[in-house]
Amino acid sequence: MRSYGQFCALAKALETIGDRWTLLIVRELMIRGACRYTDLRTGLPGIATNLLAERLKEMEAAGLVVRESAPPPIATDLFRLTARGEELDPVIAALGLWGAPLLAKADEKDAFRPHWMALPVRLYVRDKSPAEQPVKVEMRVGREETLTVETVGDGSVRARAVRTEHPDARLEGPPQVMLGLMMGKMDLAAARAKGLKYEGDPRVVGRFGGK
Amino acid sequence: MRSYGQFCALAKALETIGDRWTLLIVRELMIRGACRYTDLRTGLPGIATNLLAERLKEMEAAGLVVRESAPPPIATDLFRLTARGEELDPVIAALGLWGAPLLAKADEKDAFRPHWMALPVRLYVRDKSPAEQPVKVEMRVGREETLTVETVGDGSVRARAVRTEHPDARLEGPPQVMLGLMMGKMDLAAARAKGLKYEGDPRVVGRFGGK
DNA sequence: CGGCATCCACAGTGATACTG
DNA sequence: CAGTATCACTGTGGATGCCG
Repeated sequence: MRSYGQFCALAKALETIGDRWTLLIVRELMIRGACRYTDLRTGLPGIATNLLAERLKEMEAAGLVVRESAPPPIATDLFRLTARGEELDPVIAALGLWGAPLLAKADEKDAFRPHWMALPVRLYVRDKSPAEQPVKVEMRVGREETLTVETVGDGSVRARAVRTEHPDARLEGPPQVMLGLMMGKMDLAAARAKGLKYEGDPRVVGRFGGK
Repeated sequence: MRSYGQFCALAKALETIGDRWTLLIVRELMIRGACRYTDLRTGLPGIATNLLAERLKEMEAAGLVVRESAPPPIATDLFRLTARGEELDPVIAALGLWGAPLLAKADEKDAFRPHWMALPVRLYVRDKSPAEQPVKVEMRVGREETLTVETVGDGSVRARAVRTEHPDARLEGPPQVMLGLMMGKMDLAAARAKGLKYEGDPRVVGRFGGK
């Protein structure tokens, strides 16, 4: 983007990540980890393909993203955030918190991708017993996508759109119900009444709560 | 700005504040408080006047800014952040922290306004004795502009481009020297050697330190 | 199919001029 | 002082084409 020509950290940051779509691409890479071009496209409904290609080049030049050839089984390149790109996490968090109230007026026709739930999970769900053994919960949303929520040890949680080998619990159901359960706004019985399927020790989900 | 059409808090936030110049206008209003149109223009070198007018209307419509007729002595309208606008503070802070390293590669010709120093002061300066009586320090930068730094009581500080009646100390000198002194990277003698003028009890500035 | 490049219509931006 | 008007220019989104 065109420079603001100002000696100001905020202005410099905006020159780097203020372009349309750029932070949403960062969101995708944070939630999904290394991604193929096509994965990014499906996670970013509405983006024009030429713009995605252009942004990825700009972000690579800015040191936010690296492009790497994937290991043998995969025939294509992957895009991944650099450490500098990962450092945008607090920016995304602050914007997500500020933007949450705006969802109330969202358009009916807005697109939704289940893995986007990773954002509210990280922002609003807390691990109430960080000292205990770490646990992993698999949330199944839609038919294919799974979200793995894991305790980190400092009371916060990490949510990513990946599969897990042996989760300590498995949830399936409407996104709002799963989020309500994890935030402790709903107990297991209430969640089941609203369509939740639960596998695993009930105490696992009881470990989580709202912030 | 055109909608992303995504049911995602981050996308909604970016639709509201992602436009070029918008967050820089918020920066100005945070640092300077209520502003006249012309004050905004001088604080935003490079902005086209039609864009400033357009952004202010959009921001008013979005509930970030209110326009109010000023009290008697002033003949013109003032623009001020709403509570919702003030809530962007963590967003600005996160972006400022992330963008700080980019200043190293700044262009020689970049514009600078002394009051922009309020951002690094708030991000990097800490009050080491929050339990004691609050203090106010006036920093004089350039010939006209003054920055008032005050302790808030929770260990953080507040910096605004306003004058104070009876500051507990008064600094004047090159911005980097004043910042270095406040962050404790430099003692008073060293700062004086680099062009700092200091009035007031030396213990006042000793109360501050880096984060 | 994945990963773009090209083309076009249009919306956003910036410099300047002008006005109450 | 506080904008509005104009106009050239640039960025964006949609469609489509190309190539391994």
